[in-house]
Amino acid sequence: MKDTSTLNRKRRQRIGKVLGNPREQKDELRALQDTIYVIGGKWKLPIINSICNGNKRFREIERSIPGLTTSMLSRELKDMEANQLVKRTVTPTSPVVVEYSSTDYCHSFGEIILEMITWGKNHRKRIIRNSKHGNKPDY
Amino acid sequence: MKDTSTLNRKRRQRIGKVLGNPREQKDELRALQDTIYVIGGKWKLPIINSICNGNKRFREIERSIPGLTTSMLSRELKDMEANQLVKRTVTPTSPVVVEYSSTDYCHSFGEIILEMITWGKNHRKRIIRNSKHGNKPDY
DNA sequence: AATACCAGTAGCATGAAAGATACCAGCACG
DNA sequence: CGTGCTGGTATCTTTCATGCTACTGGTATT
Repeated sequence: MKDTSTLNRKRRQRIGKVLGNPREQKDELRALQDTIYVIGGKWKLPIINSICNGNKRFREIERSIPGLTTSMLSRELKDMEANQLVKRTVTPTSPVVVEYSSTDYCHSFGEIILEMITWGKNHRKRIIRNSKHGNKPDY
Repeated sequence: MKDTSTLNRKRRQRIGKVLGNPREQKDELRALQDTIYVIGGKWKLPIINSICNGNKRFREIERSIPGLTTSMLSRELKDMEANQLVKRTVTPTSPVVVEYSSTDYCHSFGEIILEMITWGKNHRKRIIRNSKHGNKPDY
């Protein structure tokens, strides 16, 4: 039995094909997945956030993110340097000073990070609110 | 030898401690990590995106995301339903119709997803631009 | 002279995430 | 009656991101 929603869906697909909308949607999906690939994982966004908060030195960044180990930070920084998300500057004083900074390119994540921080704060409130009243989540 | 940057850093830390800034920064880091935990992985954001693009049925969502398998989609949808990111509606027609929709709660990811799509598109252009001229990336 | 900081690297271990495969019941189409 | 759609589940395997331990060479502190 074909219900109306099925018909509508088929119609939508046909229209979409004509208008080339699927092409756009595919591009957008790919773009989204690219981004997830570049900043994915547990640490990259926290590291960017840390650097944007003014932490520049390796150990400084490391200490600012509990749970992050030296080797992970090392790997992530290399990766992000290769992707031009951070810049590594060595000042040849004695001893040498190594400083990391965010690139302009990286700044474009600023909005995303802020949104995610906001979301995370709300989520926590929500969880606490629900558990306080012994509520089961409303679904 | 204490160079000035070290002194400044120490000073900043001291000032931060007094102003309680570290507390805030810890909260923000935690919020960010919470969000990463909830929407992390390869598929959750693409699935949300798909649903927001009008895909409602299980197989419809599945087909809209190449590479996504039935079992992964099943797991992710359950997870996201538990986190109140999507709603599952069963209409008891014959045959039953199962439809997924995004919750208001989930809509708060709209901005994040759009930003990520934009970023991904730019990133791809950038990569192509660099490789076209045989350029080494400028770092 | 010993200790502690800096900025890391190398290599192995492991565990969670993802993928592959098989399977289910129910309905419909021809 | 066979085939193919729907909306999934169960389970095993694999892979990759992450984590752990140890180590380096140089500088500064005490």
